[in-house]
This record gives sequence, structure tokens and C-alpha cells, in this order.
Amino acid sequence: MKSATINDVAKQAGVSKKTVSRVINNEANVSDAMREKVQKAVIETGFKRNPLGMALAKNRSLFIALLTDNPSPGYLMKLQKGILQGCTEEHMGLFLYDCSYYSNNLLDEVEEFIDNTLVDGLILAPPICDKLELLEMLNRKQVNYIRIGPSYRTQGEFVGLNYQKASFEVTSYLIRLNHQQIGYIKGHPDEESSVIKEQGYRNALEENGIKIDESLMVQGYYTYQSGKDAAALLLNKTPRPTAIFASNDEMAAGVLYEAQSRGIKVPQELSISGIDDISITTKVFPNITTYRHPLVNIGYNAAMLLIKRLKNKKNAPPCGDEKNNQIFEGELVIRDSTATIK
Amino acid sequence: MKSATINDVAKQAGVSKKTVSRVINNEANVSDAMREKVQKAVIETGFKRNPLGMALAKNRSLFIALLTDNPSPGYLMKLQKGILQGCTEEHMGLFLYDCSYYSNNLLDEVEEFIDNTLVDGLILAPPICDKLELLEMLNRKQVNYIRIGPSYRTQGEFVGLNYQKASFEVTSYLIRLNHQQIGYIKGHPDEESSVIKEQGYRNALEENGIKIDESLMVQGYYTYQSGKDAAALLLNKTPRPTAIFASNDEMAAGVLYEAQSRGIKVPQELSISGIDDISITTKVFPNITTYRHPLVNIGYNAAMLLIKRLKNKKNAPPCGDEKNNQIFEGELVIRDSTATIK
DNA sequence: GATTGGCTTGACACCGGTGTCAAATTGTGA
DNA sequence: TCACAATTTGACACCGGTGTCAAGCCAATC
Repeated sequence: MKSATINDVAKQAGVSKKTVSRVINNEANVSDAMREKVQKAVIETGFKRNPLGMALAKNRSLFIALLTDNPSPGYLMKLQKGILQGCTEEHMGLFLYDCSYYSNNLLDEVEEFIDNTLVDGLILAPPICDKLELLEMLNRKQVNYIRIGPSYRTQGEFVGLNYQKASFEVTSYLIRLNHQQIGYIKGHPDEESSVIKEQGYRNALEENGIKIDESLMVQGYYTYQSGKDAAALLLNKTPRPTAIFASNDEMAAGVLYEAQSRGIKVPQELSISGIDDISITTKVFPNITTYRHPLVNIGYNAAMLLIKRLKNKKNAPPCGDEKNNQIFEGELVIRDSTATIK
Repeated sequence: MKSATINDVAKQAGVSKKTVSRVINNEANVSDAMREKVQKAVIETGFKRNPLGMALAKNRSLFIALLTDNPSPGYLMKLQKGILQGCTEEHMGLFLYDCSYYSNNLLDEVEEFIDNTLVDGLILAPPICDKLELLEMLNRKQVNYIRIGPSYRTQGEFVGLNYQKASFEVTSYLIRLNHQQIGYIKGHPDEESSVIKEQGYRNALEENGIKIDESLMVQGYYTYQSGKDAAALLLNKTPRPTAIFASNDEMAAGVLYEAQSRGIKVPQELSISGIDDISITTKVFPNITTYRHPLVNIGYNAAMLLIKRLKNKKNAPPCGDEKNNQIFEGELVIRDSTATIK
């Protein structure tokens, strides 16, 4: 029950293997008559190209993989969904690999993964996408990659959200609701996104003439628990901030929990907002105001960019042109966790 | 910068390719002296077997894939994590493929995916794992598979939780808290797990001498929204049930939201429990009582079972022995969404 | 000493494609 | 009509491994 090979097609059409190869690869310099004859034979035999044979001959597998470091599950699910969509559309398989930013031998692990699967393209999710040594290793191994999320400190292409605008808009919105004491929970210190988002928060305050109170800015790590802990610090302050802006939704959910466990009414006594618009924001009560992060779309575009590059350029340089960077816009999503004060 | 091939090793050791092949595959009938000599050469050259070459020669890629139909994100994340763990341990790549149970040409899509990746093993998550036509296609294509979640109606091995015990224990616990009117939200009618779980609920009521009230049993579909909708039906009843048992956590979260949006206090006025112990249960307020579903472990074991089978048996029969089924036990996890009544 | 058999090793074809280069065919201009 | 170039096609080696089978070697048996 094996499927037809290129030899079967060649026999059926009465031509050489190579000619069949030319036709199925849409190469130039094939006569129309020949092309037609071969295409007919392809259909008759039900031929499907064996990707392994091709990979071996061309020394390019065309397989790609998503490298994650287990950020917020909601974030990952959205991203993964978009990437899968792109891969399916392009008839490509997607490998998954979960690693740890802080693993001692991250590089060896990833290198082994690449050797085991022979992927020749990677999509790097944050925070792994900012790990310089990793990027260098990929360059050395000639493995193409695209990164998710804006990243200017290190080289390589990225596809991501305009974070500065995101946090600027959320902060501005809270200010429009008359909040003056807006607690802010920072992102992971190792991720470049944290710096960018913080800048947006600062800019919005400044632009509205609100003095920046550093004690209202608390370190978080993009996790639920860190959001909860940070909220505890902020809610212990007197006077208590009237709003808390967590720099991602995962932390915002933690803030909501902490507030509710203290009997603080949301949004009557405390407004809460996040960034990302992951699924949990519409599953908790009240639904959380946030900023839409088009992660599905971002994942899709990242996958497409990578795949197209692999398919077109024979030996595409591992690191792309910065002009290929794609920065997406989102928009404020107002829900029930924010309200005007007084 | 290409890595050494088997030819390089052979040259270095002064032996034939085939002998090197024998050593790296740990075949019998190789003299100790020869084995040592080759192993030395392997180390010296830094040789790593090219999986593509092997796959082509043996006509088995050893790649596996996880086929999902996008159930609850929390469920999927846990499962995926365990599977990835197993794959990494066994130095295998994991392909991901997301499909839709109700797609008109599901079979064609999956078949194309298999042809594009040449996976020779699949892990099927529910509900896709109960789709008979799919299983038949996989048998025909000689693709091995393991299913997640108990499934007795269709053939093939599975690894899963003892659902009947799970729902029996949850129901019994609610009864111990003095609840008599326990609303039940069923699982998706197309999934076998729904039947099994429902039986556990019924058994617990009967065993405790509580008459089964069919109007307390509402259809759900394992999604958040369906849980919310079902809760709305149940909470409109008079007298209102004092507890609602949703047959998965995703729906339980929906129930919690619906109750809170009506101002019903949980757990004082309504107890809520689910099954699965996915991450959302500890992110909402109050944390949801549930039954631990060892999905990480289940995923890990499923991956191991599949990989071992692929590695050992050359032409393992696509469908395994029922004796290979692995049924796991979980345990009740009591949190804050349940309380004793009156 | 010749025969038998087990164990170890290597030559060679093959898996399913692609790259190279030369041969065959067609087209062009003088 | 012929020389020459451009286009189309095929023969063959090769990518990196594995399977088959025969040959070489040695000890045990008759």
C-alpha cells in the first residue's frame, strides 16, 4: 500500500526521473507537452513527493519548529494557533520544543533538538528570543529563525506588537477614568518587552502631567503568581492605588484574585487592566479590560515569513533584514474590570 | 560546517559503513575490539546519525505527532507538556496538528498531514480519538497511534483517567457536604468520556439513596460557554440546586462566572466542582474544587508507550493490545468553591 | 585432515529524491 | 543549406543511512 514514487511516475509517462522532478518543482525549461504528459502521470499514479527523500537530497528538511519557554499558557495557545494555521496552509509540519531560559545547558539541548529533527527554521517565542548565545549558535548552525515580539537589542527579524503604544493607551484610558494613582506591574526584567511597555506607561503619565511615583511600580515576572504578589505589595500601600495596570493579562488575573481575596470590589474600588487579551480575561468575574494582542495573526505571519524564506532562497542568510520586521497594532478592549473613579 | 557522516567514521576507523551502522545501532554479532574501535572513531569525528537518512532507508521516520481538536486550553497545555517531556527524553521531535472533528474533509486533511511529515506514530487527544473513520484510515496507512482518555467503544490502545471513579468521588464529596440537589453538567455527547462520567454521578447518588432528578442534568459540551449556559438553566430552577458539578473544569469556570454575575455567593450559596484540575481552577476567585487529572503524567506515558513501540517493533501492528491500556487514578482536590450546606 | 557450522565483516544495491553535465533536439541567422 | 546557439531531456552520481548476501575466519566435530 505504498504510495507512488518518482520512478513510478517516470515509467508511467515514459520519461526520466529528472524530468518528473523538474515538473513537480515547477522548474523552467520544460516543454509544455512534456509538462502536461508528466502531470497526467502524476495524477494517474497518485504520486506524492516524499519529503524525506527531498530533504536528504537538498540537505534542507523544510521542517520548522516552535521554541517556547512556557510563558503564560494563554499567550502560548494563541501564538501556537496562528503558527499552526500558517504551517497547515503551507503544507508544513510544525515541531514543538519546550526549553528553559535558565537551564544550564540550554544551548546543548536546543542543538541536540535541531540535530534530531533537522529543522531548518525556528520560531522563537519570548523570552528565549532575546537570548544572545542562542541566536549566535543558530547563526553558526545556519538555522533560520524568526522571533516573536519586538526586540531591538539583539539582531534578527521579529514579528510583534507595538508594546509601547499598547501600554500608553491602557494608561491613558485609566487616566481618562480619573485615576491618578495607577499601580504598575513590570514585566520580566530579562525581557526587552518589559522595557518598552514601561516606557509607554511613563509617557502616558508624563503627557498627562501626572508625577511618576516609582513606589507605584512593582517588579513582576509575567506570571500569575508574580502578579498576585505584586498586587499584595501595592494594595498594602496607603493611600491605596485606585487602579493597577499589569503589563500582561496573566498578572492582571493575579491582581484580580488578590483584590477579591481582600474583599476589595472590582471595579468599584479598584480598576484592573492587563495587556494581551488572552482567554482568561473573559473567564474570570468580572471580565478584565485589556489591550488586544493579535497573537494569532502574529504567529501566522511569523510562520509565513519563515516558510517563504525557506522555500525561496536556497541558502537564505540565517539572519534576515530588519526591514522584514513586522510590527502589529492592537486596540484597547474595555471590559468590566475598569470603571471611573469618584 | 557539516557534521560527520557515517562514511567519515568508517574511514577514520578503517572499516566499512555497514560495520559502523551495526555499532551505532547496537546490533549483535560485532566483536568487542571492533565495537571499541568504531566507538572511538564516532567520538573523534563527533558523528551524529542523520535521522533523515535513516528514515529514508528504513522507511520509518520515528517522528510522532499530537493530533488535537482544540479542547479546553488548560487540558491541552497539560497534556502537551507531558508528551513533550517524553519526547525530549527519548530524543524525538513532536509534530503538532490541530484539526476539527466536524470538518467535512477531516480524513483528507489528516492524511495529507501524514504524507507531508511522514510521521509514523500519532497521539490522539479527545474527541478526535473516538472518530472511527479516522482510526480506520490510520490502520490502513499503517500509522501507529495511542489515544488519550478511556475509550471502549472503538479499538486501539488508550492512556487515561478513571473517569467513573472521578465523578463518583466528586459527587460523593458533595453529598457528604449535605448537598441533595446537585446539578450536573454533562460532557460532549460525542465523547465517550461523557457517558462514563455520567455513570459515576448516577452511581454516587444511588448509593447514597438520593433519587435521580433528570431535570438536574443538563447538556454541556466541555467548553466554557456551554458551562455558563448550562448553569443559567440550572440556576433558573426553583428550588435552585445547592451545588453544581460540571464534568470538566472549563465548564465549572463558566458556572462560577454565571453564579457571580447573578450575585450568588460561592461557596456560601452554591458549591461548584469540576474535573481535571487545569490551571484556571487556581486563578479564579474562589479557587475551584476539582478532581486531579494527571494529564502531564498521562501524556508522558502515552508518548513513551508510542515511542517504545515504534523503536522496538519493526512493523508493529497499528493497533495495539488492549492489555497496553493504562488507566490512571487521580484524587479529589478540595478548594474554596465548595462548602457544607445549612 | 576434511567437513560443518557459527560468528564477524564487507561489497553492493537500495530508499526517493536532486544536482551536474553532456547529449539530443529545436530554433536562428547568414 | 549549414553552422551555431539556445533550449529541452536524460544518464549518472550522490545525499546518509540500512538490508541482503556472500566471503572470510575460527573452533568444534567426525
